[in-house]
Amino acid sequence: MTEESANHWILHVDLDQFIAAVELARHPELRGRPVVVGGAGDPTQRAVVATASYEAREFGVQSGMPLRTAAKRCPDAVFLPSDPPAYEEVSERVMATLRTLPVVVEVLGWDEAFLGAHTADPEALAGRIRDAVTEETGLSSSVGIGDNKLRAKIATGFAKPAGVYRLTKRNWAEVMNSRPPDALWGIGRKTVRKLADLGVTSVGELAAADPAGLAARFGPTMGPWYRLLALGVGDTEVTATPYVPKSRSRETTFQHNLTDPVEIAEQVAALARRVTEDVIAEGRPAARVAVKVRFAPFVTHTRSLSLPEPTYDAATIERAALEVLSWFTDDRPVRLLGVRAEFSPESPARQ
DNA sequence: TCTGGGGTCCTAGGACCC
DNA sequence: TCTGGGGTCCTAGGACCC
Repeated sequence: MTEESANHWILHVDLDQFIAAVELARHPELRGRPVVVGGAGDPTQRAVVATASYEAREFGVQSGMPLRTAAKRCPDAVFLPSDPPAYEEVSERVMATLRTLPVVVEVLGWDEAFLGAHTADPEALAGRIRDAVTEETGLSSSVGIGDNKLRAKIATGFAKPAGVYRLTKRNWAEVMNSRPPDALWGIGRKTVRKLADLGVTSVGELAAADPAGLAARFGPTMGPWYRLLALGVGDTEVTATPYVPKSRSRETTFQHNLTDPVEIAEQVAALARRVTEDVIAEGRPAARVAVKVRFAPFVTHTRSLSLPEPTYDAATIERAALEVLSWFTDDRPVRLLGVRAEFSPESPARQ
C-alpha cells in the first residue's frame, strides 16, 4: 500500500436529529421538551414523523411513525409542522461550511455527506469538522470514519450522538458479525425476513453464505452484492459532481379518501401541472409520465406512458397523466394520488 | 404502526426483431 | 408455418433510503 492510499479516508457526516434541531434553534423555549416534527403539525391528521427530538425518542417515537401513534406514546410532545425550505437553507449552510475544509464533499441528503480526505489523523479531522459545523450553524453532528463509504456510513450510527467512530477492515467483523443483516446499509426488513428463511440471521452468517444460493434467491446482482455488504466491501470514490435527478414527482395523501371520479381527475391534473413546473425548473424535458394511485386501505399501483417525444408542455403532460389515470378501472376509494415525470437518460444536465 | 413525500435501483415478463 | 435462441425496449412492481 502506498503512503498516499494508506492516508486516504472516507468520512460520513450526519447532523444529529437535524430537523428537530433546526426547529429547536428557532424555538429555544422548547429545549429539553419532547418535540415531534411532521406533516402540518397536527397529530390528528394523516401524516408521519419526520424527526423526533431525543426527548421524544425516549417515549418510543421514531421517524416514519404516524403522528397519531406518536401522540399516543408521548401525549406531552410538542408537534410542529414540517418546513422543508427552512431545512434546505440550513442544509446549504452546513454543506458550504464543509466545503471550506480540505476535503471533497459529496452531498447525500439534507443532513448528511461523504467527505474524501487525505490525512494521517482522521479523528482530528473529524473533530475539526464537528467544531466548524457547530460554529457556523449551532448544530451538533456525528462523524463516521471508514476505509470506504459503507463502513463510514455505518460508523456514524455508532458515533451518534455528537461523537466520532472509526470502522475499518480491522474491526469490521468484530463489530458487525453478530448484528442482524439490516445493520447493513441497503438491507431492510423484507430482505431480513427472506434471509432468515435461508437460515441467515446475522452479518457474519451472510458473509459466509454461498453466493450462488443468494443469487438464486435474490437475483444475479442483488444476491452476491448482499454478501459483499456483509464483508464490508464498499465504494471508495467521493465525488463533488452535482447530482442530476432522473425524475421529478408530486404526490398527495388526502385527509379523506376520494370517491368522485371528477375530483380524482382534477387532482391528477393539478399534480401534473405542479410536476410540469418542476420539469421546467429542471431545464430538461419529460420523456415519460407515471401516475400512482393508492387505494384504500393501502394498495398501491403505478402505471406509466412513454411520450412520443420529450416535452415541457403543460397541456401534453396533463393529458398524458389523465390518459394513464383512465387505465385504472378500479372504483375503490382513493387515498393517495401521484404524478411523476421521468427525464430521458440522454437529456443533459443544465449548465 | 391505519401507515408522508421524494427519490433510486433491480427484477421479471411480454413485445418485437433478427 | 406447432416453430429456436438471443437481444433490446417497455412496463409494473418490489425494496430500500432519507
